[in-house]
Amino acid sequence: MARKSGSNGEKTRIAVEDAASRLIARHGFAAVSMRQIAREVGVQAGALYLYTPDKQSLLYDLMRGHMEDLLDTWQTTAMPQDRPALDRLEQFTRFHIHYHIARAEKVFIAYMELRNLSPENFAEVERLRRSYEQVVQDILEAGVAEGACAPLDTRLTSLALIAMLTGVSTWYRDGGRLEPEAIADRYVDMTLRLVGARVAAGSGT
Amino acid sequence: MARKSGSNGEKTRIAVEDAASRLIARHGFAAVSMRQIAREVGVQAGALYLYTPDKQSLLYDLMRGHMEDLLDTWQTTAMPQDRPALDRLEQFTRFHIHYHIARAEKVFIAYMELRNLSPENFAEVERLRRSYEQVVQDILEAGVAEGACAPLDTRLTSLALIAMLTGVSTWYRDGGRLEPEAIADRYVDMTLRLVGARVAAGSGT
DNA sequence: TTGGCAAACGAACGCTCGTTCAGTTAACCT
DNA sequence: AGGTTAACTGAACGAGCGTTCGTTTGCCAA
Repeated sequence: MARKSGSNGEKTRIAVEDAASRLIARHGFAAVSMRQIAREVGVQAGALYLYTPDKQSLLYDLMRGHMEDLLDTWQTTAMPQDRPALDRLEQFTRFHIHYHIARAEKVFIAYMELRNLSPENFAEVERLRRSYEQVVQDILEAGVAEGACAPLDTRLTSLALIAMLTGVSTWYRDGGRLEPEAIADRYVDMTLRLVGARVAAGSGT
Repeated sequence: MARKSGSNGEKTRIAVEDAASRLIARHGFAAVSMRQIAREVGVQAGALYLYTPDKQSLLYDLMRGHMEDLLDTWQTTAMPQDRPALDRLEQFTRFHIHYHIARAEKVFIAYMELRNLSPENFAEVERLRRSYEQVVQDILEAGVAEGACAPLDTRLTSLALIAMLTGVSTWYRDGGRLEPEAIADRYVDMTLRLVGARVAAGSGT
């Protein structure tokens, strides 16, 4: 056997990315072998090298792709910057929660596997991560300037906020107690309170 | 060479634990080999098996030890349960931040390496983790009952709170912009606002 | 001074790892 | 129909893996 019947490069490329994503999310990058990924795709290990120059690039492409997706999606979704900061913050919160629930695997990898990137690759992913953090910080600075929220250490608060929101990906499971929409509602309440916004909300137990 | 001059079992045991902790925190459990750990200790790989039955146990002992330490330290520190919930919450926040700053390595491992535990070992560590989460949930339930904070989804809020607080271990570095005490102050403010406590605080930029 | 034990060596075991490559087959193009 | 290329195999490479074990050395008690 050599080439498979009905084989198609693009299909395999996607299958490789999916398998890698799934396995790395489950077991961790270092614990997953190229042979495991190949088996999941239904192919020999050597064939993977038609789609990636090496294992490291597989991880890097996954993480960079995720971060770029995240930033792009936000930038085409976000309301104009002249809108009230608290509205923007609420929109960001809903966006972040929904995005992180929908792509839990990639998000998980992006947070767990930074250590396994080569220094150059780490630098680039880190750059993207910082610009995502900057999105939140900008909103918070606007909020403080408007007097819509408490006087904040905007850098620290943005980090705390993102950590809080991203935490959802560590415990969310499909079919759990709460639907994504209900989860987002509760996180919006917490977010607005966290930044000291005047709001009468509260989703009881 | 065989036995080293001045060698002592207890010293080596601690050196092994330290080296493992440092290397695993930096590179991840699966990416660290027994030979690397041995080199760091200044010993041959085989000698490690005088101190651990296998690599998996090395990780498990590290994580279980950390979680037990964390729970024990809290339980001997915590104020009585009949004190006001918001006071208890503030104390918990300060405790958590300081503990996580002081033992960043172990904390990091405890969050990152759950996947690399065998199923039985995972179950035990998970049990300890849940009982730590329960500490927060109990405080929040008391707070709601007292009317000291907003009506909360106490389970979700406790998870969000812990995620927010634990996030400090991903960015804190010695000699950074803020001293641990200042960081704790700011997290206390955020925590109290997050749960909807009536408080006039706010540490500005 | 010698026997026994604790601590560590160093070589080896069988595997698996990431990666390469010559060969083979299916699909596509003319 | 025939030639080219894209897709993949299967075997091999050297290196490193976790772990075991017989041996060696330092230390202490008798």
